[in-house]
Amino acid sequence: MALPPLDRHSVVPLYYQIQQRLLQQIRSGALKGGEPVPSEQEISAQLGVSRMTARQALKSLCDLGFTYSQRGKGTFVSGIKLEKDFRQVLSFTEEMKARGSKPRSKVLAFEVIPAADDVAEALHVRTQEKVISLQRIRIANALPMGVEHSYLPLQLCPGLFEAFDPQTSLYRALSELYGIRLIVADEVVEAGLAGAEEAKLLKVSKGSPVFLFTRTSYVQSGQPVEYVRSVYRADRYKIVNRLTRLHSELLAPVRLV
Amino acid sequence: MALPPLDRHSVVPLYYQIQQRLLQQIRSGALKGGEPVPSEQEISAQLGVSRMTARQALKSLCDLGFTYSQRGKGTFVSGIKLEKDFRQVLSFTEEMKARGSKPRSKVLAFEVIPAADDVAEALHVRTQEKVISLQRIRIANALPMGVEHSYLPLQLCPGLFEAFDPQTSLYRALSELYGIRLIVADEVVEAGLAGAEEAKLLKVSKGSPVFLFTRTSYVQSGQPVEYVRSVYRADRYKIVNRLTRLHSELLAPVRLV
DNA sequence: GAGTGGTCTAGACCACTTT
DNA sequence: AAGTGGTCTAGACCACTCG
Repeated sequence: MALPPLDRHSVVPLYYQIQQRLLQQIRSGALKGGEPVPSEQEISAQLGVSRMTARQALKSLCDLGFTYSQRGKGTFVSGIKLEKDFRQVLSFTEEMKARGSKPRSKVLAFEVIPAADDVAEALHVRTQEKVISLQRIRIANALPMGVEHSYLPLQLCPGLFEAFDPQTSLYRALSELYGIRLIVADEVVEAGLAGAEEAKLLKVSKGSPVFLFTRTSYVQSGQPVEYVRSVYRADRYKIVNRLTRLHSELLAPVRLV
Repeated sequence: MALPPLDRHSVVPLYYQIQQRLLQQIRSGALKGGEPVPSEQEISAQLGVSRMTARQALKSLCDLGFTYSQRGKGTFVSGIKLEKDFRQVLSFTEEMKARGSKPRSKVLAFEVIPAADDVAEALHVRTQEKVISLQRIRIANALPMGVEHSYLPLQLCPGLFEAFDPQTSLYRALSELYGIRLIVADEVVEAGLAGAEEAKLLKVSKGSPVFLFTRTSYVQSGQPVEYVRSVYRADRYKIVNRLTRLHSELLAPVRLV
């Protein structure tokens, strides 16, 4: 398992170069599920890095879920597929492109309004504080998928109301104009039946099954940036989740077993 | 921010002792969202550990989402709540207990059968290979919540059919009898309407909104262990998710910004 | 310039698994 | 006994932020 030499003058960290090489071998199928990846000692010796650096590369692969380690035995490629389209914190635009669909939006309303109680609570602002309100029909491949109603604190993105074209990706605008990157979101999903108004907008018959989403998205610091309530057609939209067992308390280094 | 001394003779790693102390301060509110946690140098000096050990403690807190680091500035407590009941890889029993409900099951069928095509594909076994089939009505606080149909490869848990009381927690049995720990699951969620048979079992009227789950659970190595199809009442069951932005490719050490 | 986190080294001892 | 990952040390240089 000879690895190509490292670029020691690159700004790219050594551990990251190593991680990428291993990742490529996993993705290409050269390393298959269940097979061992090179040990820390092997990497250290073959690439001429310290063992801690080799370890950091392997650790990062484990953290990403590509491999798993067993003390005394080695580090092995996980058989779990990772390149799938699980739901992440993605804008509708990103999500649809990832699924190979052509996203479009029809703007129903775009305005600055005072926050109602539920919006204020979700966004951690005072009631009546000004928020941007954006209602859009979400369309994929010319078919209506859902109706979204987003709220953002005006304070966090002053000028957005003037600068943003509501036909385009909100997430992109937040990133490019303000450096705001949403990295975590909490959502509640309910299943229900389309009401008269929703049915009309979504072009389904009243009483059709729909998903109801209530989502709040946060930046790294925990500051909420976007609160969204949406209704999606259940016949055109499925939820694909990857669930993990949380370490929570169990993050203790596992002795025994 | 004086920290109590470490137990250097404990089997518990130093970095973990440090992490737990900091975690306690975060949980207790002594360290609030946005506030800096002690720097690597401070921890190193005050507790008499090497900087790498202090760093490992802080890194683990970041990995768990309790803090975030900014180069040149420090490490700060994340304002994102973490103790919530997001969906994880949990058994119905665990999930309901976490929500404060009293779980119960009514077994509809428990048998060993040959795998149909979809089951075989999900569990990575050959078609017609023997699998354990378990159908249960899931009940919380004496109210029917959903109907589950689980399949497990008989090969992975020989004797389970004889040893397991299907009224109890399947996950607990897998863990205790075979050391099998499910740590990741992929699921597809759909929204639909209850059919005649489901309506009867769930005690709702036909056409009521329901969730349809299709889930496959895996152990660390990627070996699938359980394939479940289930129907849940949408009026009694909500989905609470935490979504994250996946590092995927972007796991590159962030320069610039 | 002082303080911070990010990377890296060259060792060390340990617990564990396998042969 | 040999090999593995897990922990730990005592340094080092760097890029970055802030006053």
